[in-house]
Amino acid sequence: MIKYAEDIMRAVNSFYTCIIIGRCSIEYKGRITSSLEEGDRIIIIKSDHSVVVHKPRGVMPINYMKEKSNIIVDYDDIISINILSIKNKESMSIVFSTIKDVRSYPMVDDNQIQLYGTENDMSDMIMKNPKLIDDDFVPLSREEHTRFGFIDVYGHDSNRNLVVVECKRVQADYNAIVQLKRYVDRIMKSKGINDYNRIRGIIAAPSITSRAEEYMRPLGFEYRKVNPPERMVREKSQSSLDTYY
Amino acid sequence: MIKYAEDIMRAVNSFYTCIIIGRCSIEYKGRITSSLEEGDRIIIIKSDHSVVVHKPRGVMPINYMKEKSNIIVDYDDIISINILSIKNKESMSIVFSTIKDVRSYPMVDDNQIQLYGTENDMSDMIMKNPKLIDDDFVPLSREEHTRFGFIDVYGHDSNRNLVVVECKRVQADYNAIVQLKRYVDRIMKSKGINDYNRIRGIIAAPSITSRAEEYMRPLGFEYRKVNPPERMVREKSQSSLDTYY
DNA sequence: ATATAGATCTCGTCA
DNA sequence: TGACGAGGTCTATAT
Repeated sequence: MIKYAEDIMRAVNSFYTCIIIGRCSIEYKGRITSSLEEGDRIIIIKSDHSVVVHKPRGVMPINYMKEKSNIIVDYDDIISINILSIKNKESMSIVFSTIKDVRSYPMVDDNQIQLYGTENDMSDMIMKNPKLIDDDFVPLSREEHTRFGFIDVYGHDSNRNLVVVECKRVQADYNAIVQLKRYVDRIMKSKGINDYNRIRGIIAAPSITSRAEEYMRPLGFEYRKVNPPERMVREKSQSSLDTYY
Repeated sequence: MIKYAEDIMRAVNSFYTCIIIGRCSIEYKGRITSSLEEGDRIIIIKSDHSVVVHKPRGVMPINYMKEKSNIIVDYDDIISINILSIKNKESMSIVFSTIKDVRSYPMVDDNQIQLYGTENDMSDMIMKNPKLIDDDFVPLSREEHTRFGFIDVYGHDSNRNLVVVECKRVQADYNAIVQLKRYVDRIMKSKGINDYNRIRGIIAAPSITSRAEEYMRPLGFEYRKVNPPERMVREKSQSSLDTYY
């Protein structure tokens, strides 16, 4: 057992990524208090000194501590790992009844994930193909360029009405309409417009919940069925510096 | 290399939890398209046939497939793992340039995590100690009991004003006020009240953003500084059936 | 199945 | 650093 404790400490001190398989119980105290009684778990101590605990089922970690944690391995009869983060005011304690395996590896991963089909890509698509909204829709700017905040696409129609488009890559729900209304209100205030007829709110999404539809209608907003783009049409700029700690 | 492929297949077929350390690139296609160029990664194939990919940094999986996926291991010169989920209409492909290690273990974990300090626990605390809101606050019901929806705590004061309390266990932001306003509006409509003075909206949270505060004030809502409870004061009912697949 | 809202949300971004 | 919004969000719960 002491051999395992030494292996873990050595890996942590060398900024290797360390994988521990064993039977353990886990206590966490921070933004919340959590308690996890004994079971077989996989613990990963990463090179950035974050710690991840997986149960044998389910996709997401059951416990974790964020990067730059303070990791201390204690051993008497039993091995325990005590993790502390002053910054986040949180701590986690892993107490092992059995350790089946400890493995450590130097790991280098310089590449970041590339996503396509995000909300961002959806507004790009609408900018390039405004007919997806309306035949006479003229987009003027995208999110980062407006003075009004995080509006996805912003433009006008042939009647000189301002048009605000909010994109959702999944079904638009009540909150999506709330968000659209906030942007419309913000622009009205900013432009000194009091007339809801001078400004149109449009929600673009593959589908919309019934309650969102009900909420939308009396506000005069419109829904356009738009699916997020599926194919990679551009190369995103890449490269990063995700070398190890 | 073929030995590794066989090890993985055997683990998958036996519903063992399998851990693969290696250099790989990953493509995902489903609700979105993602591409992750070559790097050192940890892949966990769990006993429920979910698949988790970790980079050497960061707490959350960078790629994953949910439980009950179809897992196929291919090998010629190189090893690749192809994962398919018909139900979720998604697939993931992991192509290895190098495999450093393959380990598999039977794992049993019957215990579920116990949490304390959630938003739910916070409203419990307020129900039991209504002075946290006001000296004259009389709570009547909690969330699941109201006809008005997901209102955290609902009651009245000594002037017979209705009081709606929305709890946030972290800093209350703009959306928290929007949410509170929705509930207040819903109750006003339901009760046929048109007078904002007959109904009070209170946001209980450890802190509040400046923008939320600004939005709140003209609506007449009030903020109470309340921290989520820290100590475990009750035993939650436990036990589950988290044995392996 | 659908909708709603919490989460130790995490993560990125921008002021 | 704080605030804000997206997320392959995931997860639990109520209808």
